[in-house]
Amino acid sequence: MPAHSTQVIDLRQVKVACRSCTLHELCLPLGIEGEELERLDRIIRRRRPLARGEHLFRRGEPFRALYAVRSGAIKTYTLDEGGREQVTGFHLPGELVGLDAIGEGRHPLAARALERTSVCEIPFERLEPLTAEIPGLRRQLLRLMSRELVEDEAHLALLGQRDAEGRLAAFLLSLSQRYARRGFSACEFRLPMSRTDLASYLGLAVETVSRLFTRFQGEGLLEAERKQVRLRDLDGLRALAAGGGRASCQRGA
Amino acid sequence: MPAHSTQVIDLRQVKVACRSCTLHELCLPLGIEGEELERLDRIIRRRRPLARGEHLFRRGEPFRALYAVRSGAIKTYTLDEGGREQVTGFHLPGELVGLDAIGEGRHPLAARALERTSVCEIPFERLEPLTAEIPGLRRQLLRLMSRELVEDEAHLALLGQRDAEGRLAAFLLSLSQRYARRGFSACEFRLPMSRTDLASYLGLAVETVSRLFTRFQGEGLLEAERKQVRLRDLDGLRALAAGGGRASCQRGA
DNA sequence: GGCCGTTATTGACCTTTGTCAATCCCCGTC
DNA sequence: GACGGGGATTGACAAAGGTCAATAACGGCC
Repeated sequence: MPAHSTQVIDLRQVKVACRSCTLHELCLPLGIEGEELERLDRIIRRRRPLARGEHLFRRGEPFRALYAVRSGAIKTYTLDEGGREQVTGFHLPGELVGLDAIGEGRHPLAARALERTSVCEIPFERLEPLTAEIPGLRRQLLRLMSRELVEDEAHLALLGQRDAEGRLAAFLLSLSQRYARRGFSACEFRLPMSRTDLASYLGLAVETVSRLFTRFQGEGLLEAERKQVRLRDLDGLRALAAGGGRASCQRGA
Repeated sequence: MPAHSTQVIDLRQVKVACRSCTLHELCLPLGIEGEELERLDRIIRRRRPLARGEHLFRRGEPFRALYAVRSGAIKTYTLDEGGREQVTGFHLPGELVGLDAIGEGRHPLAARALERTSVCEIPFERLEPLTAEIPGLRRQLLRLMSRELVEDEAHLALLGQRDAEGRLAAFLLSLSQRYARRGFSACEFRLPMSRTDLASYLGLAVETVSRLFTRFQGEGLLEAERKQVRLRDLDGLRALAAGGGRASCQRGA
């Protein structure tokens, strides 16, 4: 630990326990308390915050721990042979990162901070046995993994059948909900990711995303000033997110 | 073969235990044995096979059990307000279906059989407590969920950055691998899904998929006779799956 | 507080892929 | 063995959105 001030910050963070964490209700310790919470707390490490752009882990690295985002935001992405980047997810405070590495013991994706971000590190080797003894913890871990599956499925549906408008609208609405759950405004927030990352996530070209923001603004759906966004017409956005899209109506076998 | 022989098969299936199941190595009981395997076996029910097109569960239904595919194939899909269907996954023998319902206690997707399909039903209420006592089972359940996350991520990358050619090529290759793992030929197999389902899964129009098959055949990459497929040039397909696509090379923050 | 590289926006153009429509061909059924 | 219907294929056309290119606006950073 270098300088002075970082040390102070670190000490503070070390003291913060799940018990007093405002993300309690979103995160792993949901539904457990007392002595059990204490045991979980004991294995969790608070790390030095990540700077913007810093990697939490890279693709292929051995899996050691899960990470819970405390503040800031993380993106996960793959990098194929050609160096093309595909963003697969954004992780906000209270969300877990790294669950997809349990299966093979390696991280199939890289994760890096979109802005200054602090995370709790939960060594899996110590968490796993704990789940045997704490039913609430076990269930919560399964629940969180399952929810991530649901999120990925929603993302798939978005890429599979929405047109560009619908994708951006659906994304903004879901982000709005996620912020609202955390007690922030549902209508006004700051996008933590670049247009490039957003475009990759939505399966579009950067230029298309940019044009869409301009168009939405012109139609009075929102106001966007760089990364700061204010949603003005939620119903209008919902209409775009739901209707419009392409794809067929047939029902298969 | 109707009447007689199917009945014989059914009776056989009822008797089949995890112990003697050829999918042992892919499925839930991997890595557990003896008395523990017995306990798992006791809670698993073998159901009457599903007919082609029959639902295993529908969207929104309460979550009761996980299902392991024994033979046949299952597709999972959402149906949005407009009745548009988005296929999110195909499940082959040895794979689990329903993991995404653990989180909210309801199935976020519908699941239906693509062909005559038999499944093992694993009531979650009985499975969950068992994971407390059987570490191998607990780990395997986490591993399978994690692997499904990885699959979804691969699917996302496919929809996000491949062009139509690349999507179909990547899909065929991954299907080939999945069959190979099950001991079937990696080069010749029967697609269990309709072109419509495949198109939906790949985020393309049916016509595009159809044209791609024709084109691939013309280029000597494969031979396709309706649902029967023979891959003729794996490297050629790999080249298409890897290269070509669209999307940028930029690296975000 | 000015400079520079990065990120976002805008415009012009063109390719890929979706849409519509017609036909074909399995496959199961009667 | 003929019939019917859904799935698959093919063609013509249109349009959404990608690509290329130029410019503008930030946001760090000395």
